[in-house]
Amino acid sequence: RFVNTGKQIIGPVPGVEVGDECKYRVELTIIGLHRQTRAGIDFVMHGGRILATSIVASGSYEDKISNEMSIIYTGQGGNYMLPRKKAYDQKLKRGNLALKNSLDEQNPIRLIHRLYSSDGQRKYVYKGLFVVTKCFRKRGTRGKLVWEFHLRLLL
Amino acid sequence: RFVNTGKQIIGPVPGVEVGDECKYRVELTIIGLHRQTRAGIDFVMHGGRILATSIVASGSYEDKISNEMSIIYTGQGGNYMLPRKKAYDQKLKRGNLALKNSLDEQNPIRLIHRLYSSDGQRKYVYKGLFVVTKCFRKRGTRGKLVWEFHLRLLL
DNA sequence: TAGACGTAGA
DNA sequence: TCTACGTCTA
Repeated sequence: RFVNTGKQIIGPVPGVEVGDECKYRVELTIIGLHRQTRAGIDFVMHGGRILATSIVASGSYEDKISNEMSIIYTGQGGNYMLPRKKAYDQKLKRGNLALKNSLDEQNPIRLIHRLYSSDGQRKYVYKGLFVVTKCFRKRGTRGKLVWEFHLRLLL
Repeated sequence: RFVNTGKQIIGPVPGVEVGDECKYRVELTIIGLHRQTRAGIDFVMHGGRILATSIVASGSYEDKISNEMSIIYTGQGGNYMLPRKKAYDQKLKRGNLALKNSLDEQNPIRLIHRLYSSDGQRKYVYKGLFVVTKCFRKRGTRGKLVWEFHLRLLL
């Protein structure tokens, strides 16, 4: 059913439907839903600048998913929840820059959410297409600057 | 066909045959051939001491596979071929201790070999059961002590 | 909590 | 060559 062409896609991925699940990050890469094996934000060069194509919310940063309609997503770099990782100010580059550009462009972004089954098994669930509605910089709980992105479900 | 019981096994794994292939390390973990997702030596506590159960030869250390019958396998720790990794003397613990114990015990050890298909795709191939025939410490090419293990195919 | 022959893409 | 919301076992 999956038809990964190997090329990065903005928007829906053929053969992948909302609610589809994976156990490992590398499976998301294989089916073309999110090519980055570890990074939370995937992006593509489009019209001379990078745009975000998909994000993975796994709980490693301070994300907030209040309901199925909206999500507050923390940018990448230097603000892991894991205390052993060194904290530093996030830069407006790579994934963070891509998400900021996507606010201007209003392009659809695939959201993958890591959660746990009733039996405690970790899994990644495709939640559909979202757009960035807001983006600003704030001070994170670890005292360093973070980029915060607000997204809402595309209807 | 695979029947991973979740328990560590010494010897053949039910449903897995010599020549079986995987694309990712995590698949080896899933089918029970090699539970460690990154470490090259897997082991189990047996009769009060640890014994090696499987090894993965991926070329990250100075391994030598002259033919299908025998392999020279370098122990774990501090001697990656990658120059950016810091070099240090290998210790006789964890996987290295397990392989040394397996020399005494002469228990079968599964060998998985990472190689490349004709199309350049990386893959892990199960090569069968081996026993440790020799084990000693030497000075590696990076100037640090390494444990070297000689294994040969069990007929 | 840390260690370990991981991965793909920029 | 480096980055990155990895992933398992001890």
